Amino acid sequence: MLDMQRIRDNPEFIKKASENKKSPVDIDTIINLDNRRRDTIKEVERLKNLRNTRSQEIAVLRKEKKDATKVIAEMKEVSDRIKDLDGQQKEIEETLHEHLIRVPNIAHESTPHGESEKDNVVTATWEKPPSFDFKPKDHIELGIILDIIDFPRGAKIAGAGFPVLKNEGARLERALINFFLETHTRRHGYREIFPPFLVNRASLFGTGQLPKSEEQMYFIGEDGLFCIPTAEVPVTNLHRDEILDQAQLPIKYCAYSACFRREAGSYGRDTKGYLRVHQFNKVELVKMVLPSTSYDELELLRIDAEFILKALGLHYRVLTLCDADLSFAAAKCYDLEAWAPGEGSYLEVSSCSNFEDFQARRMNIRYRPANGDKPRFVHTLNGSGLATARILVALLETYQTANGTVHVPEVLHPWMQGLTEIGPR
RNA sequence: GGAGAGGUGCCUGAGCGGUUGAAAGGGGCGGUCUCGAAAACCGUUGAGCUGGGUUUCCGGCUCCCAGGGUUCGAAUCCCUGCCUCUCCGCCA
Repeated sequence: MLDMQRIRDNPEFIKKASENKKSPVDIDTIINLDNRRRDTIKEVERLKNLRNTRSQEIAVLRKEKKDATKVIAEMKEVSDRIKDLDGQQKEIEETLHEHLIRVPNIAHESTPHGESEKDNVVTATWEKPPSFDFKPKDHIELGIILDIIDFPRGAKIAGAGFPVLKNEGARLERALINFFLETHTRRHGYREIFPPFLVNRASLFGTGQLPKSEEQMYFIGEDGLFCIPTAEVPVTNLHRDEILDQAQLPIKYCAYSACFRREAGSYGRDTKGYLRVHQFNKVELVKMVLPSTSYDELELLRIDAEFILKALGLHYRVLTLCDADLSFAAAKCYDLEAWAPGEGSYLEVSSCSNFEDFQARRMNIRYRPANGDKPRFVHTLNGSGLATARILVALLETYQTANGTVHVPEVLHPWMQGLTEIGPR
C-alpha cells in the first residue's frame, strides 16, 4: 500500500508508474475520495467537539440538580447528525481503501523500464553451462530410471502436480533443505523460524497476495484459512501491528516451509515434470530493515541466495526484472535462474525482492527511531534461498553421467549418509 | 467437542455511565545527590487521523481485543465475533 500523502503530492507520477508496472489505477477517483474524506472529517469533528463540550455541561447541570432537558434535546439532534456523517465517512473510507489496496508498489529508480519479461536485464552469470559428451537426459527420465520421483502415484493419491519423491530422491530433498537452513543460520546469521503452513486472510493481505491472487491459493473454507504459497507470508507477518526498536534491526529470518500453489490459469505451461507443481519445498529468507539500508540489504540478500547456487556448483544467471515484469508488491527484484541441461533452459529458483514500505504499511510494522522520534515503517525484503523442486531438477540434470547415475555434490554429503552417487536400482 | 474465566498503556493491575488517555506499582528515560555506582528523591514516559503556524509550535477528533447496539454522554450497560487461560473428553 502506498502512502496517501505520496499519491496526493505526485498523482501524475503515480499514474505513470502504475501503467509502467502494467497495473494501471484510477488515480483521479482516489484523489477525489481523499478530498471528500477530509471534508467529511472536518465537519464531523466540529460536531463531535460540540457534543463533548455540551455533554460536560449536562453533567454539571445534573450535578447541580438543574434542568438539562433543552440541551439534551439539542444534542440528540447533533448526535443523529454525527451518526449520519460517521456512516458517510466510513463508506468513503471503505471505497478509498478498496482502491488504495489495488495500487501496485512503484518501481525503484534502479529498476529498468520495459514492456515485458523480454526486457529483463541479465545482470550476472556464474560459471558456464556444463558440457556433456552424451545427450543429457531430462529430470523426468532420470527420475524414473533412478526410481526417485513418482508422478503417477502422486497423481493417484492427490492429483496432477503432486509428485512423490522416493528413496534417494526423498533423502536428497531433505539434504537440500538441511543444507539451506544450516547455511543461512550458521553462515549468514539468519534466525530460524518454523511457521504455520496455514494462515488467515489478514496475513495474506499484509504481504500482498490478497486481494489480487486469491484464486492462486488453496483455501480451507470451513476454517477460513489458506495454505501458504510461501513462508514469506507467515514469517513477514510475525511482526504485524508491532513497533520494533531500531536496535533490533535488521531482523533476518529464514524458514523452511512447504508451499502450496493452485497455479490456476497456467495450465499448459510446464505441465510436465517437476517444474510447476502444486506443492514444493522452499527455504525463505525474510528481512526487516531500516529504510535507508534496504537497497544494500537487497544486494546482501541476493549474495546469500547466490551462495547456495555456487556451493552446489550450478551454472546460473541473475536477472534484474524490468518494471513491467515486477510483482505487485515489489519495488525491485532479482531473479536467480539455474541452468537445467536436460531441459535446455534456465529455471527460476529464487526471487529476491525489496518491497520498501509497501508491505510494512499493509501490516503496520514500524520501528521506533533511536532518537525517540515517531515510529516509522520498516522496509521488508525476501528471497528464496532456495526452492527445492527446481533446484532438484537442475541438480539431477547437471550431475548426471553417461551411464545414467547422478553424482551428489560434496556440500550435501553430510546429510546423505555417505552416499556420493545415485544409481539405478 | 462439553463446562467455566478473562481480554485496559512497555509489564503487573485499578476503574459508581459524565474533566479517565485512563489510579497505583514496576520498567524505561531525564535530573538532583555522588569521585563513580547503588539507594533515595523529583520529573517524564502511547498511537492514529485531521487542522493552523509551517525546523524544535499550538489545537481538534478517535483509540481501554474487533464489529454492531442502548444513551445527551460508554473503558464502564447489551449483542456478535476473535483470541487467551482453566477443567473434562478426544488425540499425534
